Amino acid sequence: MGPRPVLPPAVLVSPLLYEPCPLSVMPPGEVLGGTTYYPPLVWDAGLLSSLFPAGGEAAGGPAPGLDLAALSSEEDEGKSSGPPSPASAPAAAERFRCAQCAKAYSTFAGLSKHKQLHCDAQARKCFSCKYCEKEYVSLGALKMHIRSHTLPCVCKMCGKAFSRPWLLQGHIRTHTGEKPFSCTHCNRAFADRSNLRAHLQTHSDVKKYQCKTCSRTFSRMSLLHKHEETGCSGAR
DNA sequence: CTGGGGAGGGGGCCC
DNA sequence: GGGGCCCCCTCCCCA
Repeated sequence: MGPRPVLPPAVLVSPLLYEPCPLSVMPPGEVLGGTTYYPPLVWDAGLLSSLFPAGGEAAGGPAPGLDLAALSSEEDEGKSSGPPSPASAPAAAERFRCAQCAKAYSTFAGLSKHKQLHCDAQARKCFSCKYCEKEYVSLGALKMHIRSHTLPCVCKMCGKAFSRPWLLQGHIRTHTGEKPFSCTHCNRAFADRSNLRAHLQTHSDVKKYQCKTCSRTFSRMSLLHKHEETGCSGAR
């Protein structure tokens, strides 16, 4: 990004001076084409093999060579504190086994719910962006991300484009000079809530970000990082 | 060099 | 599912 344009601080403009965000901000054809999101593109052999490295057991069978005893003790959720006895673990209860963590269920529904809640986080990350390498667990998240490429919200004053309406709203304030967020300590006002929050740190004796070496605190993570990068002397 | 303000981006949550 | 909002973070610039 180039240098930001320097604008007069208190120019009052109508809210109608910027382009309202179109309801449908997704480019219909090219970007959201059927080949963009649909599983056939995403669920390729590479992904499947990465998700189910042992291969072939996705339908429920135990992975060959998998140490089930070692794995099952890990994600027990406290339901079996002791070693399983043959009587308490009938073969029927292990008919459906999670390919990710090897936890066994007596019904397919039980396995499905488990996978949905715990073990398919990676598997559900299956919506790929056409413009970059990012992947998302839901179409909604992907659509939101694609906005950062298409930038559908355009400022009518300067033509700058933003991914989301509220980002544009914040930008409009740089034209209007509106600063709705006030500091209760010094009455200084800010256009952005995050910047007010950062400012509030300056009123605090103990800042939020602390150096582990010298225990000095900083109002911002970036300041702490700078402090650490330039070499903490270890003394306050 | 440090601290702070301004501006903007991305993910997640809630309605 | 989509939009609004919040939170966290980063980068740039300046005193």
